[in-house]
Amino acid sequence: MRVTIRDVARQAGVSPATVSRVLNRPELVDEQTRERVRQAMAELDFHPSAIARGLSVRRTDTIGLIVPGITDLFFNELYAGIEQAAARHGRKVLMYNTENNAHRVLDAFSFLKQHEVDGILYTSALVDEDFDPLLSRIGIPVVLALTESTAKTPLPAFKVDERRAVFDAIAYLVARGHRRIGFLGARLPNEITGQQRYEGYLQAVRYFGLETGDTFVEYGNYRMESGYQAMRRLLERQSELRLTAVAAVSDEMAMGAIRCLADHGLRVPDDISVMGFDDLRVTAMITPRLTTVAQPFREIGARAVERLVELMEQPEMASAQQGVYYLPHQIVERESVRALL
Amino acid sequence: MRVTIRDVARQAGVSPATVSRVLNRPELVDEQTRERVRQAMAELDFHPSAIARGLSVRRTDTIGLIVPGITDLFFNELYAGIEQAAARHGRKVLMYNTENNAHRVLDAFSFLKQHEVDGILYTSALVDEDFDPLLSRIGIPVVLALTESTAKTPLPAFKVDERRAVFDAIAYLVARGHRRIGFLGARLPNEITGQQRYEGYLQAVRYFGLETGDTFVEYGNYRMESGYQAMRRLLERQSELRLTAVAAVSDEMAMGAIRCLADHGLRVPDDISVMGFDDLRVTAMITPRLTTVAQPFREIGARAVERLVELMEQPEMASAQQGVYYLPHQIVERESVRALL
DNA sequence: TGCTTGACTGAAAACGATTTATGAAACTGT
DNA sequence: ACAGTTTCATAAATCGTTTTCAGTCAAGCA
Repeated sequence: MRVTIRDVARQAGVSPATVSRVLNRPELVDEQTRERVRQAMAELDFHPSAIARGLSVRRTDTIGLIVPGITDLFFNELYAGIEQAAARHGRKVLMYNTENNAHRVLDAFSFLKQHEVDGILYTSALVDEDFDPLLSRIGIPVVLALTESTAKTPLPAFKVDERRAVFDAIAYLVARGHRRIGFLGARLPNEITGQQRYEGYLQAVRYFGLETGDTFVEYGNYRMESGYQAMRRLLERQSELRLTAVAAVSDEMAMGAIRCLADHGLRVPDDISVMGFDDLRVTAMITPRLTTVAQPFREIGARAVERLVELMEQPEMASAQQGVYYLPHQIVERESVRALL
Repeated sequence: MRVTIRDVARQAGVSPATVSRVLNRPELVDEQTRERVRQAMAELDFHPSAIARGLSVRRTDTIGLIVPGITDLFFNELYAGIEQAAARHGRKVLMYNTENNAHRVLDAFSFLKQHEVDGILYTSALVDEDFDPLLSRIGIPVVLALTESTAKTPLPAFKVDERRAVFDAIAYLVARGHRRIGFLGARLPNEITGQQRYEGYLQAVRYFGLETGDTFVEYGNYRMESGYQAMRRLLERQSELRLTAVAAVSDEMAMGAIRCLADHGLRVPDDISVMGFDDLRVTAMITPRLTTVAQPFREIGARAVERLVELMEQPEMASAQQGVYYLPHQIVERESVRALL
């Protein structure tokens, strides 16, 4: 059925080994023979089986990617960065989606091991208890993006400094006269980022001496709908809170918040300022354009795969340069924040 | 290095064949032995190599997915539908991104053949000349989603009736008193959808006798930025056009258009109505909420993989039920269209 | 007792590539 | 003409599974 290397060999009047060589080390075979083989390949429409090759060389040139979901709007940019960098290094990517389900993380690793990926890029939530034993037997490099390791074995990680990023966001608001600032946080099981962003908020509150308690924060799950709901809960206490601004942990939640505000007859930024997080492509188009702290998704993805490729090529380097590498975030000023006074 | 079926066999004191059997046909092996083998697998942290298995059974349970890009906002929903349906049928998906580059289509097929996917789900642009010879040798089922075949060999396709969908959109506007309706179209090389949507617009123009010429249409590439630019070009002629409404071929372009309108001091829908296409999740949140024609992305993806799985399991059925299957679109009324009069 | 049957298990041959020895020519320089 | 290199090509083992075929063993039956 399938055209194999033997078929090509027969057609070209050479041995399978020679065909294999024109595939992998063409310089080792005589030009005439090489051409004859190439011709045979074309005639037969031969496609070498990556599967057979993988079995033979015990390497698939594939990166396993574990993601928590694919319908979040930031996913596209992250994935684009990953895919391009992978392609640049001649690697494919095999994706596994845990759908924010902590116990699918085990499945994910198992799945990727079965498929013999050469390394794993992990962007999902962490499951502390299980993670350490998992990593000790994993046998292939693992690097993190958008998250960091709480496990004893630290892993290379690429992300922004979450605490500092939201601290900066709050500082930006404070610099514009805001002191009653709500926070739209996020809490997901086994997810660390939401916690860190909350800490950034707290640090800023303390640093600037804001009159702000836990009543100023409501939680969601990063998605628009949850931003809407969280904002609604904040608004129920607005007479007491007297918020002039609100900072969200994601652009999606910020957009939900803006929608909620509009539905309650409040204008952004005239009545309340809103600050996002991520800098999704869409946020430059909406009304009002969203002021937000930009995360370099593409670069995060790219750097993570580059590190991964290094480790795949030099496994002995595994212990060097572990730990978190912070990529710079950046506040992008648009229209959703008003300067008071 | 890697734990193989032989290692497990040795550990459990059985033959490799038996281990393979507990993996694939556990009912064929004695309960005691089965348990012993399972235990050995757990102790050794054994993960059967999908690659070796694939080589042996000549089937990878994988669907190859060809997409034109991943940064368009509709991608997420489509992919979610595909992935879930694939998982439901025990299939993985291997994605290849042509990045809207027509000559990468050949690469895509070659890549997927190398990886021995059992079927191909194609959502990219079509390259007429090359497509027919390609399909005749492909040897595995191919189904289309979001596009349709212009080739002589018709392929199963799942999509909305593009012409009818935009016809309905225009009809919706006409029913609300609009007669000077601009059209934000899309033209991409080898892409058929944009053409079909334009035809839908034309049909509506004729059907309703709208006073509308080619000056009422401007083209983009489905993305927000291009929608902005296309709208800007339309606006340059607004004194002559006197548009009261504009229909776009994508929500992204509609969003760009709204932004452009706002930047020119025009309000939506008060001054000009805007109609989108796709029903992206985000369009229910923005201001104004976008009135649009909804495409059932998830279902399109799901139906396409289900058809594909059928064909993979019954290759002889290949000739039955070819051609385009239209899934219903639906106008979702929100705020961006105003009724005149 | 001897024979049939059924339930389990094992040996070995694929699957389609790569790669290591090994060997045959063809080319050196004397 | 001959040994010593190079250059090019092949045979055969290997990667980790699946699966066919055959074989063992115990139970059931007459």
